[in-house]
Amino acid sequence: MEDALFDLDQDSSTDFAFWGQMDTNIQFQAQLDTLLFDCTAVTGQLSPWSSLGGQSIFPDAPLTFTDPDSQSPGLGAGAEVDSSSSVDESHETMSTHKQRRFVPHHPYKIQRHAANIRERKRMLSINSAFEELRCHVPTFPYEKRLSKIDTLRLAIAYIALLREILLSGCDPKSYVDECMKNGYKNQTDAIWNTSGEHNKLAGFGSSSPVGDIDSTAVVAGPTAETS
DNA sequence: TAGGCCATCTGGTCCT
DNA sequence: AGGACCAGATGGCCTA
Repeated sequence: MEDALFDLDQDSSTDFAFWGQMDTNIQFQAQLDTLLFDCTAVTGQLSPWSSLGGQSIFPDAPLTFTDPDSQSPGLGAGAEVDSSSSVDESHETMSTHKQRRFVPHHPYKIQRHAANIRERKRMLSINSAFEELRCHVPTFPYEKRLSKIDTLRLAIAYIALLREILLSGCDPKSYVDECMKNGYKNQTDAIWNTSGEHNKLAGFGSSSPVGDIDSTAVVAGPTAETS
């Protein structure tokens, strides 16, 4: 499934300047997705990572297994019990700082650990979807990576804009030019700026943002605030 | 240093 | 019963 999502990414043949610069994490995530899938295929494995034969595919990430009963007190306060339950987390994120450990011995912990893996996998697929959405949402090249919330808001605003352009029946470029002259105000009261200060530059304030729909440009770094 | 963002864990609920 | 989904809690990283 994730593979399908990534395939779609490659299909995006838009002229906009989207957040196309998939950071290096994307490749990593793709790898991780694959890994998680592989792990799922290994039925009966309590720990998917164990199928790696204890060898981390990430050389810099030490794979540590610890007896749950002998956790060091400093480990993952938040996840209490399960600082033990997680697989070597350097597999999951770039955060090398998080060192959680895995070795579920009790049936409950085994189940819990399996659920954790499923949850992680689910979140990965959600993140993949967010990544794909980022690629379809126009931003300025200099804009930093959109956060999840900004991605959603911008998508909402962008869809609203496209819808209005369609309904107007006008040429997109003229429509946007008109908007720029008279000020853009869509029906949904979407506000075109992101939460970040840097994004205030974005939007209809600059030269011909959406106007370049057919050429190159970037639309904005919007935020659809419906409040 | 505070705040934003994010990943992960966890327990509860709903669904198949 | 097991899995999916969800929201709260927690802690790390990054930036202003």
